[in-house]
Amino acid sequence: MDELTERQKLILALVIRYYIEYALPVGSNLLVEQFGLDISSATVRNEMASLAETGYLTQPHTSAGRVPTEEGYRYFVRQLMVHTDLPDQTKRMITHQFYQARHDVDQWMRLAASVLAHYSKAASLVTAPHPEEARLKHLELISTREYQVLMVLVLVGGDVRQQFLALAEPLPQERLSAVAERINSLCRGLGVADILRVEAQLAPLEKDILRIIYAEMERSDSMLAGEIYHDGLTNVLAEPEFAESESARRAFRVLEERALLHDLLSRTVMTTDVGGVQVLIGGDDTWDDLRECSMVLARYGSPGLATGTLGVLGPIRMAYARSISTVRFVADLMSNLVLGTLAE
Amino acid sequence: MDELTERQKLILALVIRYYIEYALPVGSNLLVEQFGLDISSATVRNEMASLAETGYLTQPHTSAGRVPTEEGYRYFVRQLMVHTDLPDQTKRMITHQFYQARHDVDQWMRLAASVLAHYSKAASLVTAPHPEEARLKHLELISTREYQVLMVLVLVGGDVRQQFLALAEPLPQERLSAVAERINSLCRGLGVADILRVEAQLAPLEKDILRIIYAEMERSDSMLAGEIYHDGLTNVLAEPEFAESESARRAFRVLEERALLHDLLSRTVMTTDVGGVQVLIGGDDTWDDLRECSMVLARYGSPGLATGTLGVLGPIRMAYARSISTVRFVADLMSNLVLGTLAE
DNA sequence: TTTTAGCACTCTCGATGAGCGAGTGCTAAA
DNA sequence: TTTAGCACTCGCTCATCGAGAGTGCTAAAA
Repeated sequence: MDELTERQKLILALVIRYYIEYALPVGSNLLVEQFGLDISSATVRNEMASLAETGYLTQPHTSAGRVPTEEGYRYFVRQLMVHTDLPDQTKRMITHQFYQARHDVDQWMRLAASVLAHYSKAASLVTAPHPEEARLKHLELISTREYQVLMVLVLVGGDVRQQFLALAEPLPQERLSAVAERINSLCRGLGVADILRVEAQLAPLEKDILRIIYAEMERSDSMLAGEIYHDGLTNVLAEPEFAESESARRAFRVLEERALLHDLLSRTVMTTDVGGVQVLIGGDDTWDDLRECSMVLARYGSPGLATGTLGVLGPIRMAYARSISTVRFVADLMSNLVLGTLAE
Repeated sequence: MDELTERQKLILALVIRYYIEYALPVGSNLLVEQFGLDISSATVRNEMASLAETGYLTQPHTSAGRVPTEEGYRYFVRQLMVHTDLPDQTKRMITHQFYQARHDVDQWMRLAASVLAHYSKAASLVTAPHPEEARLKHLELISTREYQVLMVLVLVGGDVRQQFLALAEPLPQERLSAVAERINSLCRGLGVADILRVEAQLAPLEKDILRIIYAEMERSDSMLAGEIYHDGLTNVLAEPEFAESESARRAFRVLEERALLHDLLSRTVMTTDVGGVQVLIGGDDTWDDLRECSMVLARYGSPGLATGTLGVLGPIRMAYARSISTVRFVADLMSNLVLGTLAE
């Protein structure tokens, strides 16, 4: 598998480093001068030819420099990349911001999206933390109008779902509270698979409510999460590969197609452990819409309690080291937040 | 004010109609042939020269056709445009979709954004319905973990806010429920201005909670709304004026700058009656970031109960008639939904 | 007085082609 | 095995040029 010599690895790494920064094909002379190598450009040329043979480099046309292939990037990310970490100063700053927003889930999400976009200089996406299996924690029924009720469903893990119900006949708040209390006492902690078992013990009205709860929980279960927060779209537009709008459109379609995004986030990321960072380069032959993009994704949260997904999306020529360190740091931070043990 | 002859109005309208469709400067010959006018191109040229003098048309360069100026568009929208309406068939379809989503506010918003984007072929934005003054309807305190409580605040108008609270000492659910019940009975229906008056009657713990509620309500009051839903960004990228990413970036910056957007939506739209549609062309000299864009905005909802804002954003060369009819229709629909489901 | 035909003029756009230069692959020497 | 040298390739930039669309002006026609 690892048939590259040390020198080839060095050259591949330098080519990618340069290309990531400048988006220009890199030639042998340039490389030698730029990085002060003490081998000649002819040697570099030979090595490059060999790397091209292996499939890690390619040239846009005969007399241009070399450009990394997708395989080249994959090798780079797997083997060559220097794993950096955000500077402590930066970490402290981000942590502080999150600390100030610690009470409001909505604010976390927005902050996470903003931080990811800013430090990775790419587009970011974040889904709200979400229990893997919906389990009922608490039900509240609040009369709003004669024939209408606001149902607030609190799930284990902090997910809250609201819905308006229409009534066949007006019911007083006391009656509603009694119904809620009854369902609460019977169903607390039950998951979507078990909740219908208590149906037999309930009165007709209570049964109706239970069915609605069940439907809502199932919906909550089958979707990865509700809203997907994002930020930094303009970062992507700034990249030269998206200079003409057509390629930019293809990239953005991914972000607008909620279904696709959910599919993507669940399929890819659910296979990764919390804490691990997943890198998806050029769609990895599975996601056609992502052929011109790369993503760096991570799951955060606490398995069994609630997890979410966050990550960044940029061109294949993405600053992987920076993106990965940012994604990892923010994912860890969010995990701590979800656990409620955010340390200053 | 209205110093244009009928023929000039006709020509201006035709130029704009053609330009909106094809994004190409329109010349005198083209106009005569395209629309089968029974005047000669020379006459059209004279009229065009006159319209250029008045400031409604301009030419990109000496020997190109004419292009509408911002003033031209404004005149068109004010005086010339044929006010159309969506086809009944389309209306029924949209109404039906909303009807199916009638229970879930989150789904309305997404649907509204999607419908607006689809029919106006531009980018859309929608804010959630939001009461003008926050008033407490119901408070719920739910113990989630030993030292942590989920506070659910239901405001009049259907706004729901959640927040996690950290406790100094663990409290049982019964105790929390009692606190919530006490605050509910004292504060139900009170607005942000009055709610602190009951403070004297409360125990220390209850006072703390009340202060948090107050802060949350005030925050809710000062912001126009939380999340801004949007859709159809790729529609904007498809327009030729945004073919190079630089102008697209400028347009999208508006959508990413939440502060700017809130400012924009509140300042512009709050001056408009519910039911009225506001057209903002080229930033109207106030919004520099919008210089290359136009927006069609409307408020929806019921004043005094809850209102929100929705609209579309596109190039100045926007299909105003279609956008306006779509925005108006969706705004009306959403108003009915808010009234239907949220009225006291 | 208004409209129109005619015409010279202007200016963009697209195609063509030359020259430049960065970069390559190959060969032969170190 | 590495390197210097060299011929060659090919995209990029720039200038040129003709075509075509559109204009403004003038003078005749309505």
